[in-house]
Amino acid sequence: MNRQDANIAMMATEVQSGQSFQQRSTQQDPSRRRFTGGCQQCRRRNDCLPAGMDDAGMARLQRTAGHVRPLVDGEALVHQFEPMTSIYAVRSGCLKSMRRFPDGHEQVCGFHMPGQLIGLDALYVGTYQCDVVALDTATVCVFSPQALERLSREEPALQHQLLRMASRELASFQGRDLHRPARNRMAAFLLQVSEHMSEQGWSACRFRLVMSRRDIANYLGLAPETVSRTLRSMEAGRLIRVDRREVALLHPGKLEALAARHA
Amino acid sequence: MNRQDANIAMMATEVQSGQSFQQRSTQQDPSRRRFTGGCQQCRRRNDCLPAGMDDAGMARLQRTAGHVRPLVDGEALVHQFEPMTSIYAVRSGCLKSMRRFPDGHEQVCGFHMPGQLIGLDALYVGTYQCDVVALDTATVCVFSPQALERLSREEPALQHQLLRMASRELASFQGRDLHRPARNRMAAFLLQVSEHMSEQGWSACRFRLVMSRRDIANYLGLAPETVSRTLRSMEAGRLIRVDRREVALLHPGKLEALAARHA
DNA sequence: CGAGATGTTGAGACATGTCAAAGCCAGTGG
DNA sequence: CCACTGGCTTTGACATGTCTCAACATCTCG
Repeated sequence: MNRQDANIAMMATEVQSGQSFQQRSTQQDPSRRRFTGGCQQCRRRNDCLPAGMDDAGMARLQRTAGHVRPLVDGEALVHQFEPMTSIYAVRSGCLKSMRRFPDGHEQVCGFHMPGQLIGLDALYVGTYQCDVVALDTATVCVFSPQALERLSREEPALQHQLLRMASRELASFQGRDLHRPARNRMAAFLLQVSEHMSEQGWSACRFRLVMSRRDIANYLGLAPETVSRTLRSMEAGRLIRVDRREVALLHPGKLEALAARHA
Repeated sequence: MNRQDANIAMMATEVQSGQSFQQRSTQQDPSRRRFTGGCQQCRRRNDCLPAGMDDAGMARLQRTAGHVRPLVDGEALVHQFEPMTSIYAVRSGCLKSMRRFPDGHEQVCGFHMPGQLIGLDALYVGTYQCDVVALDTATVCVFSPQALERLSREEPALQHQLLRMASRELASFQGRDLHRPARNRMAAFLLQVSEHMSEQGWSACRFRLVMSRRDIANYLGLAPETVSRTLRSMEAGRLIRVDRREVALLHPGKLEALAARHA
């Protein structure tokens, strides 16, 4: 359902901008173009970089620093260890970031939903810390970190918002409680997704997971089999309904209790 | 050893500032005073807020935004849920931050060493997300977030450094690999502490843990007993030597292999 | 010296990981 | 249109790392 919506929204963007498909799939030469709708047309403008800025400021933000890049399912946005050149804001779709370790093991460190920044973690070291790949068709806004810093000297709202967004991400990392049983982590995860869905104006109780069980498991520090079993057990307990990747939260209250409580 | 050093340093600060002990223990009326040594005398000036600023800028940072607050062992710096009024930089000593959950359970989310900021995570929501408590005698520099933002509009270096420090913290959160066996987490933790020690000019291979086993366990998502056993087992394997809270890393290389590798 | 916190050690229980097999769906090519 | 392939998901049986509980040791501080 949501997937379809996303596709439709995507197509609309395509048409508006006259962006051709083959151009979109050009991996190493990201299509450089101005904003199509602009921040003012973006659903997430109040939580993303332009938050708190007036129209002139927003226009300036777009003009000086930003353009849009579309991604197809599975396409990589940035690669771990490569020098950081851009900071991205998710505009539509969903991406995952993951670290590769020397022994080949991979760790999913996060899923990025519209209104979130990608690449803040790379600012300090100067190289990207994760691979970031699109989980479905997605669009991101591309910003030059230098231009952002320059602009935020003149636009206090932008400076403020940059820090706020970093802060939000920090807080969400902190909130992840280790040593909690699988059921609780799963509940917390579902609610997290649910929240993002409703923030985007979609149903908070019926949605489609864009990420595979394997990704979810890896993200939560569990085995895929455990995720599967946990979901089934929640379904048996009438907490949720699951069909493939479609999920319905039947009892959000109970889920929240699970997510908050520690046993 | 380190503990004693810290105490000595502390006493020196005391004398310099003429700060009395009873004033120090006044919890709700934090001692407000100017910097004693100033950023230029601070060991961490190159990794902390003043990084990249010239003398004039540093002086300005201190004058407009900062003063020092000493803490005794166990003293609380900030409380979860209370409105955010300040951002702190650790100058000496070590603090832990922890979240309390509705059911009474506590989660240690981090240890703060000199040169790190405290309170960035609170910027977004506006209330502190954690209790922060000193683990030994410590001093922190107190900054007003508004003053910081104002000043960083005129001092690009400060603006840059604020973001860099947030970025560093983000990256370190991301680096924490869930679902790794206890031995590996423990190795990673010891190396993390070791690194902080050497950054402060102390030995990277012999140090005293300021935090209790319980705190370590909680931080790593393990039971205290598991931490105890893991340390003993590492000692048996000639990787480290442990006596109470004194730790010696006998084979840092092998520890790093443990921390990096996934099995 | 005694009391309370902190750390250690052992035995048993349990949740989760591992391994293996089978089901299901989507895309491909005949 | 159908069989085939390959990835993802589910399910079961079993192994095991970690937790829990309880007892004891040790240190700290009054």
